[in-house]
Amino acid sequence: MMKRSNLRSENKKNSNLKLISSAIKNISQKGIKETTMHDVSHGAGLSQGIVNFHFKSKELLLIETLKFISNEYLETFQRNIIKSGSDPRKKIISIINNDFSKKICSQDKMAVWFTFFSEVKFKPAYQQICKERDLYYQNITQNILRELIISEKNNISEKNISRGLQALVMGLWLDQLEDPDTFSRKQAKEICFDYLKKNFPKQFKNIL
Amino acid sequence: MMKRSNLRSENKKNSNLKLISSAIKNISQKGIKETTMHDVSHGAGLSQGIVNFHFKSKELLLIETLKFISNEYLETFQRNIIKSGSDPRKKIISIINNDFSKKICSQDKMAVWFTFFSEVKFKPAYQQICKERDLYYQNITQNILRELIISEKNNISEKNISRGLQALVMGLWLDQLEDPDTFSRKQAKEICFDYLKKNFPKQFKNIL
DNA sequence: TATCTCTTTGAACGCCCATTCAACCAAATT
DNA sequence: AATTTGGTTGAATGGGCGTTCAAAGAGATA
Repeated sequence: MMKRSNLRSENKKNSNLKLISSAIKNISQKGIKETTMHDVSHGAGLSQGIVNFHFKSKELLLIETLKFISNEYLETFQRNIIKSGSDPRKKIISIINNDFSKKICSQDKMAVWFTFFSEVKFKPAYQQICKERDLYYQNITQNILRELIISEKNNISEKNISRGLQALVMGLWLDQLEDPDTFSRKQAKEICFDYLKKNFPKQFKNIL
Repeated sequence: MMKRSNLRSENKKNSNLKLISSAIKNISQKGIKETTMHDVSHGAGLSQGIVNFHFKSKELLLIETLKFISNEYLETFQRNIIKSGSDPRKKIISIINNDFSKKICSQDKMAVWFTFFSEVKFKPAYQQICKERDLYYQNITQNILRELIISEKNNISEKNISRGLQALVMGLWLDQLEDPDTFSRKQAKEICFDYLKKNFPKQFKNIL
């Protein structure tokens, strides 16, 4: 009973993963609607009907794909915060470093994110996934910023600054999409760090 | 010769406008791919084949639609700057007020913008239109910020701050889409004004 | 009024693509 | 080895949608 069928369930997981990866690649190159089931299955080295077998429908494949990149994001997000200890300054810096890391802030990933964002308004399933990720980010970030506000002894609005920072990050992500030639991850980080420096001058004077 | 056919050319313009308006409405409710030619023509009170007559193809209709909202944006943008005189502080404030005005920052318009943004990567025509608008915005904004930097006598990077401000605006626009319930245009403006205050404390101390 | 030109109509066409499914194969179980 | 279970294949199906076009309608022109 312990040892559930082995080779098979692994192969199944492999196939699922290959299909999702293929979906990501295709979506980043063509968008959702131009990506056909054939594209996805053949990109994964499998054949036509397989996506429907594993995911029931195209729509459900897309939802799993969004969940996948969302989880991927949250995992590195969490891992980086834990690694950076208890100093709120280091924590917030690690969040920004993560948001503009090569893995997270790649052109492909950004293309996929914004493809889903653009459908959030009419697809409740997408909205829920995106909102959950956002809430998580907001909670963590807001707590860190609260600590910083207290230490700094200034009276900034906690909500405004956390919302502002998140908007800044998203806006810079969009830049990467719209204008990949002049965008640089280094500059994006600088801009975010400047934002922190201006709001918490005492605490970041000697650290950034 | 002067008086070119009258009723006809006006009706034609009317039809064009009705079709583009219908396209905007439909796209904001369903996205590009779920918006059919039938939806657009019937939304305009006309019949099936008419879009192809006026715009040749669906793709060309979409391009004209994007041009339309882009021009609409730029017109109010320019008008507001002119109205606000020569004080760079007033100019930049008017830009932000415009960006978060009811007309520009409506849920519908935002949905349309982001639908197009998400396809920018694979549609050169969209990219060009978006980039032109961006460049215009950037040029104007950067000049205003340069003036402010000089008056303030601080050594901020002109490029970073203008890119940052634009990203902030876009990020807040996206917020309006993803999270319409908690988004407020008032808060969005506050966040942008805070950004200015922190970067130009002397000049905005008594004005915001 | 008669003719010409431009616009509109909506049925018909054909392509594309998600989905289905019978047949097949390979792994697990007995 | 025989049987059951689960995964894979790829041809066939059917619906949806962009586009076409002949015919009709409405303005302009004479």
